[in-house]
Amino acid sequence: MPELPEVETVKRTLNQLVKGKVIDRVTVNLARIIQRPDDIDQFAFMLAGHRIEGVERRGKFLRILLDGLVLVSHLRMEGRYGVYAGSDPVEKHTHVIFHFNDGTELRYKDVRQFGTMHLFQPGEEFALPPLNKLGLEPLDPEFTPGKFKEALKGKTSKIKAVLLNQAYVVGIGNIYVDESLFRAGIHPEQPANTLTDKQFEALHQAVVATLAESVEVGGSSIKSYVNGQGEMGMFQHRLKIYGRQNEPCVTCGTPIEKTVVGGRGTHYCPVCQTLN
DNA sequence: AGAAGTTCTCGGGCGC
DNA sequence: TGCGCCCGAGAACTTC
Repeated sequence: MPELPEVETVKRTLNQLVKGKVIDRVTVNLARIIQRPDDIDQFAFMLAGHRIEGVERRGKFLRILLDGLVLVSHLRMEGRYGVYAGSDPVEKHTHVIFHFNDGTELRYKDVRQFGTMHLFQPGEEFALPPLNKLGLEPLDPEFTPGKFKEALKGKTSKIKAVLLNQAYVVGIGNIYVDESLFRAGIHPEQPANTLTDKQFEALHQAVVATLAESVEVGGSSIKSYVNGQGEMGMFQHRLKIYGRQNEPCVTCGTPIEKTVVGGRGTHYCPVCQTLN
């Protein structure tokens, strides 16, 4: 489900909804979600009594900052958070519940059960998995065309696979990689090390603009994504290539093709995006 | 039936 | 040979 714009939107809504709340206790209904510590009872014990001070984002990860703890959460394909009254019926696929001392609850739901949570002491999370090998933040002001090119230097893999690799640049997933490559006029299978300086600049611009525009409208809701308040994003209406196979390209009218690149469904215009 | 917005691991192959 | 890198396949799971 969520790529950078969706996770950023969840971060913003959670900051509105749960900042300042104090965790009374935690219920874990599905142990595999909790990756650290090993013991789910220990996980719940450690969180009890702690206050949420804010929520931040690193790539596609949320960092829920508490007094004396940091909870790192990844939504993977279909994870979602919501705030409920304690009396609200617990919906199917609710795997973790943070019960607050004001009677409300933050609930984590995840149909496919792929999401993860890791609990750390503040400061140690960046030196350990899963945050220790992440690449550049594309919406950071320091993300320049030069830094972008440097991060991808020498990569012989297909540009689509390289952009999806979170070790180089974070936050780009299957929707935004197809959108960015289309905007930049680059074929998804072009080897990264064959991009010209001009192409690097166009791709840098396309990545930044696509992600920023999506953040502005709350991300893309294709199937299941909603923010922390159950609201859908709007960027799905602005997608030019993702999910538009067989429709005419907005630029040249040629039918958009769908293939598989790097094991992922891939949409591109065979005329506007050429291999060089 | 096969694919879905993610990521990890595995085994095989290549080049230096 | 050994190492690093790359690739594809398969895995995790449920839903439509």
